[in-house]
Amino acid sequence: MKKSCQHHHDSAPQELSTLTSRLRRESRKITGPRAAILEILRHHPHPLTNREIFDELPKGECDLATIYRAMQMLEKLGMVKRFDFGDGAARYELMGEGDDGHHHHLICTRCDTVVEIEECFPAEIEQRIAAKNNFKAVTHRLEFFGICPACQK
Amino acid sequence: MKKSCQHHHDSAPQELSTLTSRLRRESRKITGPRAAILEILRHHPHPLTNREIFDELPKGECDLATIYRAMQMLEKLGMVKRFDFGDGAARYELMGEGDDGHHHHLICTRCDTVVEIEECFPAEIEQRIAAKNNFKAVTHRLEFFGICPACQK
DNA sequence: AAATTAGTTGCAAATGATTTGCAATTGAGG
DNA sequence: CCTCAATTGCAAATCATTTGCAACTAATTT
Ligand SMILES: [Mn+2]
Ligand SMILES: [Mn+2]
Ligand SMILES: [Zn+2]
Ligand SMILES: [Zn+2]
Repeated sequence: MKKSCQHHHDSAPQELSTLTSRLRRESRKITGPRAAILEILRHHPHPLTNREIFDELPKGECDLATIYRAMQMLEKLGMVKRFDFGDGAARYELMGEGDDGHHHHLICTRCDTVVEIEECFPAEIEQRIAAKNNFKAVTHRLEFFGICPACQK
Repeated sequence: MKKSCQHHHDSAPQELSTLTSRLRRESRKITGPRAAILEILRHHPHPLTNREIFDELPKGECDLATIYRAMQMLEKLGMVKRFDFGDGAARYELMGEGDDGHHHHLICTRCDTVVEIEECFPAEIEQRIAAKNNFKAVTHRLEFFGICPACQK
């Protein structure tokens, strides 16, 4: 049987020590900027752009380029998941160790409110699509858009 | 009963005259660049980036900025649908008159081959997501990624 | 057919996100 | 405390996309 989805946002944030030890394990240094970035990610339940992370940081704490490099590295190590909401900016969300981070969002097109979504595209249909076209290792990128309760008034 | 999906790629391309009359109807001029762009779109079954359109055009036929402006206009008029494959570039596909153009793609992550997909995210699940979160006018953006037959070898 | 004019275009410069070169700095093991 | 590979800040480079503007032209009006 398949283990049910375990999205990080359902549980308490990972310890910072858990994250840093993962970095050390990969012979990455624990630097001020990195610790600060991880702290911000730890406390945010939704994907953040590099600029949003930058703006959360005390000014002068870290260069924007450093954030870009850090997020690239964290993504490569599988510690963050990259999302794309269709505006020009990449967004990142921390993901748990075993978790592959695959999940989706519901975004308000008026105010940009983000809701984490449990549902996923049905695996049977995806398998049918893969088989029909002889594709292997098929996955998907999926986000929902609509008007949130507050913006309906 | 619901009318089955009628994606333009299932049928013959629209006549150029159909497209130009639509432009005229909206008091837009039929210019050389626009006719050339529409011709290219008409003959391509998959979404194209502005640069791809530009490269298809005989050199000097039209400025890249003109293509950007044309695609923006065509999107506003509902004549093309914009897609996002997650790389930094917008892609456009011609859509039929009544059609809202909503559909999805399966993209090879090795060679960028694109397959048009008939399947869509199940409406019942989407409605449940909308209701659960009190969102209105919920829609989605969905693309599949995998390894195409040719790239599996 | 010439005049009129709103809509278009090319070109260059501006934006915005992201990347990169490089010299100076520093974390972590020994 | 030493050593050195990893990291950082800063500035410049890339890339996609947008925009200001003066010159141009399709389509409508004389
Ligand atoms: Mn999320
Ligand atoms: Mn398509
Ligand atoms: Zn999914
Ligand atoms: Zn769909």
